Amino acid sequence: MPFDPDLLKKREELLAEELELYPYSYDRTHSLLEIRENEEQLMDKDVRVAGRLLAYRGKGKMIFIDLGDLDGRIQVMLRKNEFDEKTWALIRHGLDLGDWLGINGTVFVTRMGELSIHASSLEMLAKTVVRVPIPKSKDDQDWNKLADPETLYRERYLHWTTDPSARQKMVQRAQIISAMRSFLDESGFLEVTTPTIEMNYGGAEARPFETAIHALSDHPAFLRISPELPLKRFIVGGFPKVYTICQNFRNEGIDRSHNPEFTMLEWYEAFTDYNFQMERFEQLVSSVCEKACGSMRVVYGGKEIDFTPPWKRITILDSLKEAGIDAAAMDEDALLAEYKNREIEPPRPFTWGHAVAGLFEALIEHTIEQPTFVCDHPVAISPLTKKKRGDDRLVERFEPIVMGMEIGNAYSELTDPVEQQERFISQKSMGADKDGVENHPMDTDFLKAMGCGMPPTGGVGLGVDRVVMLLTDSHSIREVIAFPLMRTRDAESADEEGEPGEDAGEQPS
RNA sequence: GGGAGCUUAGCUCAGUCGGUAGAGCAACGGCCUUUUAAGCCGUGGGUCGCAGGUUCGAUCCCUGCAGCUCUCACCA
Repeated sequence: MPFDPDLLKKREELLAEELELYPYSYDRTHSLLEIRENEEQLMDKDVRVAGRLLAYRGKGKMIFIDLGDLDGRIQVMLRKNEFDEKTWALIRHGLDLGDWLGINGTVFVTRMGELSIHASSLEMLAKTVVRVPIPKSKDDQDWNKLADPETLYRERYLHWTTDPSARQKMVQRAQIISAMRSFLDESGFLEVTTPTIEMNYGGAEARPFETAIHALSDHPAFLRISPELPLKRFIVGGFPKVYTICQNFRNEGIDRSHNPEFTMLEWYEAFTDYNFQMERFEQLVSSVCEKACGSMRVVYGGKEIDFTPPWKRITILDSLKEAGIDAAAMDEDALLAEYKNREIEPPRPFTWGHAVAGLFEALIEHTIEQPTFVCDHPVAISPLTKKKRGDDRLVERFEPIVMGMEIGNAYSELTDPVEQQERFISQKSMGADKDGVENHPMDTDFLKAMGCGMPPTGGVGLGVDRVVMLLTDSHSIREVIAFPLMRTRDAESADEEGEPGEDAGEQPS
């Protein structure tokens, strides 16, 4: 049972006193921050506030408590001679850290100079029956603050309840997403919705989550790995500027920068290429940063990141050349030798393109800190992209990289339907990857759509969670995803599985 | 999936070179009408992650399992 026996008992006792512990509403006049921000106007005025009980300092016939809400915290003073016996008994014996309280009183400043509310009435808004581990805090210091990362991620409500900065991170995330929307809306984009459940998947190289549709005789279905193909159909259909913000689901590894479910912003803009979109991208991120953080420069892990445009641009081949590998002039055998010399596991399938991409990822990517557009990837790893003007082995593609982390991916989108078909076929002919998974199932309807005529288009994907990480100095994607995927706990799974004989007695007969 | 580490009261952590555990905060009782990590006096609370093994005896040693963290692999 998740409830604390002592608190359950206390709840029963208070209910027996005919106290309302879970009322329907509370008529609040100000948030706690509003009280603090309007101290002078509100001095000696009557206010009604609500908040969670964060501290209790009893001094006999006078008690000080601290109330906290989303972004504020304020002290409340309660005096015995100003309450009836029943309410004072509640105040003395019925309150626990974590309880939600409604306070009516006047604003004043104590002898110690603390802005406070002198309470004339107190109402319970929610009696807690779980021990909420509220830390003690003064200024920026905390004591006994909940620190176990597992609890913080699994029981996020406790994280938010006990740590204002964890709430702030969610607020910032919302501001960042809102700023992204505003930027695109103001640039004339149309926000559209694409399906999460698809009968066919595509638009990225990733393993999908498989499911089945009961209503269609358990026909196999997949969770979206990317909104790319539906968005391109919008372009074909005559919408020149569209975007979506959605969850993508990829059945891959889990680590500091990967959650199986993550938020992606993708936009497609007809009549533009990847050069145009590099500017759009740096404009979007820098303006979002300025809106959400107040500056285009932020500190991440003690280092400053400067998002001010223009960002550095570098091609994959140039970056390898700087590292002493002239990949443009090397064949597959020569590249394989580089892998062996450096004791790097070669990719499979091992083509010139895969080899070049692999060397870049192994040697260069993690060294890039300041915002950089890495451009012109090999054709082999980019089946939906137009070839680079002047070099048939490359495509017009860029990945913005910050602090070693890819925060996006963009193309001059391939628009020749026949070439698109050939790319799909050639990718299939390379066979399964080393996990035995065949990526990119053929989507003939998508080919037909492209066959109906797709104007030149620049397409961009942006990893929302990762941008939020960078802008909030978060070093795990779990810090910026409210409810990250967690493995089932042993005890929980045991409860569900149960021993067949054990709970037989509980079955109604 | 591989490797390393962690898991002791509601919270933060000690500790036992193997003899069934402690502190602070929180809780409970008492005193205190301008305190603020309030203070003072007193009380209760833990099958030391789970399951085995070694041992007269394990929370401490060994093995397995689970979760988490870091790291490598894979990927965005």
